[in-house]
Amino acid sequence: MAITLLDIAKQLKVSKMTVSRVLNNKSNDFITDTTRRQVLETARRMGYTPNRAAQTLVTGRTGRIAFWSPEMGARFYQEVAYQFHNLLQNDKYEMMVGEFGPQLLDPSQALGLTRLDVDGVLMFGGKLGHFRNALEQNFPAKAPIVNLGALCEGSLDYVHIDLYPAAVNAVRFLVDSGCKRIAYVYMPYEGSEEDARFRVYHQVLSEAGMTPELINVNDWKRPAVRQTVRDYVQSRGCPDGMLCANDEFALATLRGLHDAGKKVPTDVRLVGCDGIEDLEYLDSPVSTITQPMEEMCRLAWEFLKRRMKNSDIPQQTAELKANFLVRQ
Amino acid sequence: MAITLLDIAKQLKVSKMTVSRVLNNKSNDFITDTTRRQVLETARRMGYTPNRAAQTLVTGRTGRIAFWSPEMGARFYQEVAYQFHNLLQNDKYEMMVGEFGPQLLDPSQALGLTRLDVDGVLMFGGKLGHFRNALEQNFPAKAPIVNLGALCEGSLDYVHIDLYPAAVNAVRFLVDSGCKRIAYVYMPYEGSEEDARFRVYHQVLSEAGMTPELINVNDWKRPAVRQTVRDYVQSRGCPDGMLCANDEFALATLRGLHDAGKKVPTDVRLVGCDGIEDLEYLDSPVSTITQPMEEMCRLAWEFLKRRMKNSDIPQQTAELKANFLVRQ
DNA sequence: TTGTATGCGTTATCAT
DNA sequence: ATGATAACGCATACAA
Repeated sequence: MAITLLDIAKQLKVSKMTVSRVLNNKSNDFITDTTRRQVLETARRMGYTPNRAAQTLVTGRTGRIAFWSPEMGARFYQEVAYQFHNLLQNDKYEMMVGEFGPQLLDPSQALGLTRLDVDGVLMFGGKLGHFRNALEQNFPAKAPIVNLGALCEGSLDYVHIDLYPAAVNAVRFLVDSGCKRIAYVYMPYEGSEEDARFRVYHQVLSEAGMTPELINVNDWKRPAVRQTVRDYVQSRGCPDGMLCANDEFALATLRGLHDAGKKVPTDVRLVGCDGIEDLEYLDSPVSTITQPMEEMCRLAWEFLKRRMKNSDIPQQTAELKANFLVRQ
Repeated sequence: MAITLLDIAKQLKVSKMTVSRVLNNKSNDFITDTTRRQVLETARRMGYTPNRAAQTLVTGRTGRIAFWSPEMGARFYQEVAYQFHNLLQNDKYEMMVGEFGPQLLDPSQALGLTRLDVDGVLMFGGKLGHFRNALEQNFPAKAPIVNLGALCEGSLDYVHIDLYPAAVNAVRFLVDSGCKRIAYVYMPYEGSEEDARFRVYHQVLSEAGMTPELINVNDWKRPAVRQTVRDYVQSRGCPDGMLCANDEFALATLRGLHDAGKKVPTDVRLVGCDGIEDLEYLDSPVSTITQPMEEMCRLAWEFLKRRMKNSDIPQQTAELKANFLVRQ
């Protein structure tokens, strides 16, 4: 078994409290220099490490933060996770990653699911309303949640990304470029008609007197999206402008178009959303709506730390604007 | 405070053991159907979720697995993490992610670091020797480790990827394509001269009577690598063949070459290593050494599960071969 | 079929 | 400056 405080205490013929005090190094505790040195030395020699579960049980804190997103396979979420990973590491927190998928929302599992053991939750990209029940069942009552991304709303702390003006610029860009058939590639979800991209797409097309053309994908995975786009183009002809709900879809769409013998940007103008690094590493220029990821993450983590320190403060919110980035 | 077993027990005027038994649903426990229903109903109504720390303290199990890699910002490690995420989720484990960087290896921090609280460790891409001490200080003594990737060795369970034959094919491919200046883009690390890629590169070049040309990068980040390559090409002229230690570098190298006005594959033939998805989504064909990622992860997880179940079984090892994939 | 007692390893509280 | 004791919430072992 692992070494405990008591093992060290016995070895030194002191009480385990003395050992605990030395190791925790609280400012109000007075300890002789010699005992301190002895304890430290013995702890190191015996290879002591604290039992985190026991600490958690008594302090109520875990030192862990959960990052949850809808789809950990998508590059954008991975980039966000990486941002948080670095922020958390600096503050000596550990990160758990997870997805909120169907398994979380399945009510038959709710009681079987054991509660996640974290001090706080960074929740990306989910409309909180849909997940509130699931969250309440899966996190300790006291663990605060900060929501972030383009779909935030509600009474909890959040960092919201406003896609609206950037999306207007994006669709207008396609219209102004002379595109006659502008399609929207997206994955429908509950409430997706209220999504800024979806609404702006319809609105701007309507203003321009054009007919919307929706390409539905039902899977985040690139091969699936690629094939959907290829099939679509082959069966219905090729749009000359395409807005994609995210950069993951944009990358896959690019290949689907390529498969169908279409070139970007000569045959089709392509616009994505998110601003993932991979889009910068292409030969075909793909414009995109970039999200201020670093600031979003930084703010969300600040909010969460503040909330964990004091649950009584008023709701913290921030509103950041996305930006339409033209690549020619 | 959160609801505990005792709260439910009081409510129902039974002992908390009865409640515990119902909720744990052990096969050997006999409970009246009515009490079972009452407990379940009350637990749900009161919103009970078990306290994981308390469970861990008494059972010794956390339900968490750590995945550690050298660089969570690199796409390949993220893809591996995602594989494990899915595997673990299927088995109801949670995943913690981390990097083994300098902060872990700093001995002055060793005692200050609290031990990670996991049932097992999936360790990717590290030569275990360099990290053994750090690992012993950071994981519970009993938490088994499975090492995986191209650098495994030692007495612990591992899934090793043999890059050797594929690397030979890769460098020969460059030679046979008529390249006269073949460079190797890599990041030096302790022991990197023993790396299969490094050795094969030198060996095949030597057989072909060519002079090695090393391009050192000291940062995983794409912008840094991109600039290193651009500067190199501009100051020393352009190689006509390039082997990159990984696909992350290959992508960045592609842009660096592009910045310097060079085209792939007409001016330079480029070969990467790992097989990340992003390389498939380029217009310039970049050949690469692909690693059997899915099987590697599947095996590693099998090994770890078996080891967690029984620590006495003999060392488990597997050897998988990488494959050189030509893209024209 | 249900209840009681004990202990997991730590920190908090109160004593000395 | 140090020690004794209780408590955190749960599961295990044993009783009834």
